[in-house]
Amino acid sequence: MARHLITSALPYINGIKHLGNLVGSQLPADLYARYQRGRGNEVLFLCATDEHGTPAELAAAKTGEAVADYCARMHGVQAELAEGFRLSFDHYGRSSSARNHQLTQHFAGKLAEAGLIEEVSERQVYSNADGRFLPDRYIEGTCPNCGYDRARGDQCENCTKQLDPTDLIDPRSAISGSTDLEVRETKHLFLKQSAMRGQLNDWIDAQTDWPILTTSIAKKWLNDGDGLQDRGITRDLDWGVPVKRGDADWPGMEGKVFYVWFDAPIEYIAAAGEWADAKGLGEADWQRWWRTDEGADDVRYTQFMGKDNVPFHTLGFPTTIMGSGEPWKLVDYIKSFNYLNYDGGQFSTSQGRGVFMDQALEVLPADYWRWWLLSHAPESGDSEFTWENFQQSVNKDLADVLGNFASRVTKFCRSKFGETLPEGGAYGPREEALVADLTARLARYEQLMDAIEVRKAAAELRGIWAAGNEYLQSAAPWSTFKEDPETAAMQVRLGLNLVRLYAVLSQPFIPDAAAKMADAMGGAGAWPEDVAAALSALAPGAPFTVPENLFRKITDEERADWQSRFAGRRG
RNA sequence: GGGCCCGUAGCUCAACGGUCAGAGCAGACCGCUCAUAACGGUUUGGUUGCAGGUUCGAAUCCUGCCGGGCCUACCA
Repeated sequence: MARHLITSALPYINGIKHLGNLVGSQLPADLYARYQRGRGNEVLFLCATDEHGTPAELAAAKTGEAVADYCARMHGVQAELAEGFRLSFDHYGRSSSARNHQLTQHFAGKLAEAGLIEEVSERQVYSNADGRFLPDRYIEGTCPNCGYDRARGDQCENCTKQLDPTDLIDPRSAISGSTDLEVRETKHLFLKQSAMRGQLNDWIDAQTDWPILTTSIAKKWLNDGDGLQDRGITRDLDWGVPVKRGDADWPGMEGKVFYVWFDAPIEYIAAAGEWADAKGLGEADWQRWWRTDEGADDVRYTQFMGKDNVPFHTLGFPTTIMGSGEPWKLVDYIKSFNYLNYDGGQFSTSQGRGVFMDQALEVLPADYWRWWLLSHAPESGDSEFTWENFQQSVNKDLADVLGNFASRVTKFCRSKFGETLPEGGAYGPREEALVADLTARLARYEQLMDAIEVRKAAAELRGIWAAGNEYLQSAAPWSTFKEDPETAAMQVRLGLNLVRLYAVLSQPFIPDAAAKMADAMGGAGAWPEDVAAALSALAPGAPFTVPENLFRKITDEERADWQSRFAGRRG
């Protein structure tokens, strides 16, 4: 039995994520986790909220909560939405956990021992009124290049020129508007990624089957300009993991915390510890997933993320893992996604443009969203959500092709034979052909799911559903029944077994509908090893029920209504 | 400025050097009547962004141009 460690990029704690965020990491990760479990493999599927950093502090200040309280509350909100979308995490952790504090400090200590951490003094803008150092983007002023008066300290949004905060004319704090700013000297730790450049480069070069998106971004960072740059891993903030060298204090680093991009990936490991704690398991139980000296040798580790996260996962985190000199499990496959756009533009959190996770579930159940998002996952390029496309796909694929199939076959059987599988009849050439077709399709489906080709796998699954309709149409049990009820019984029995098979195969994409189909057929059973056997799993006499319609259709009125409701400014 | 990705039927996408460039949806026609007016079959539709080049052969490789998107290291 294979063992799969699967992680999704950590959603930032600040606010509710939109569908673009969902389809870029958590949803495909869940698809893969469900599939691997379905195949009978051992899976540990982890995710967590990423809770540190300036935006979290500011969001908490805005609501008047303490940062810790704000994060705890938002973690609850996000966990509930994850549940709503049926994301099957084995554990949904928090980067602010005690586990992560300890591990982050541990890694910093090991990296320091290995000579991979450097102390650097730098000059940063301090706001007296806010009582804090300001990240570049939180300083606003007039652009020296184009005169735009709301340029940010990192870049002018108007003329796109890259800036240094000290370039700005009349700089002010974007938080308070205060102009009482000064440049202060402050000391920070830098991770010497540059020292690992050769090793990282060899490692990336060896990954010939990774998505181009993943390797091209990694190579760009490795080779651009002067090559991979060292990066600061600490910040002058209150909220975060205090800078320590293992258990020991770090002289000169008092009052500073590690920066999110350093501590967030380490939470992938810490989340396994949190999982063990929550399950009442011991250290060995999570270490067998993460320590190659404790049994993780045979683990296959797959990460899912949007393209914006690729540099941290191909360079930063591997530097932490490799540089520690300890036998931690390194990622085997990085699946990255492009962005999902919304109706001709981008999803926008600030403008409330597009559909957010909470709103999506208010409008329709999870399966509708899961199916559309996964069958249109932005794998080869950015893709686009439109309500017309959503309505068409959902109505056709889910309601007509799959839902109606389950409906027609169960209702026909009930009316002609009652609510048990009828007896009699034997397979003919048509049934043999169906078995052969489904055998080939199943093999393709498995191959695509193994390769995490999400859209193609969805198309193949749809083909498997459609094969049921094709069979029924050509077998026509409603006609057969008139002269040859035994043959009709065989055809209907096969049809009902198809519903059961669909429950098993569809579960990774649409878990709720799959559960309904399984319930109606008295249970789903295991992943099919052999199609012919799977199609006779339900024997004559087995009871079944006619399920409620699996999917309803989206009307034109609803589509129009939602289209205007989500055009901007959420409310 | 630099880099990367993309541009294929009305729409969403496949094909990544080799039989007439495919599929789903939409459209048209036919069939079926078990079913959520659902299903099945047939079919219309493309000088593969443009212009050159390499090759026996190019959507696929190269060059240039046009158009769209992303990244560029202190947003995570």
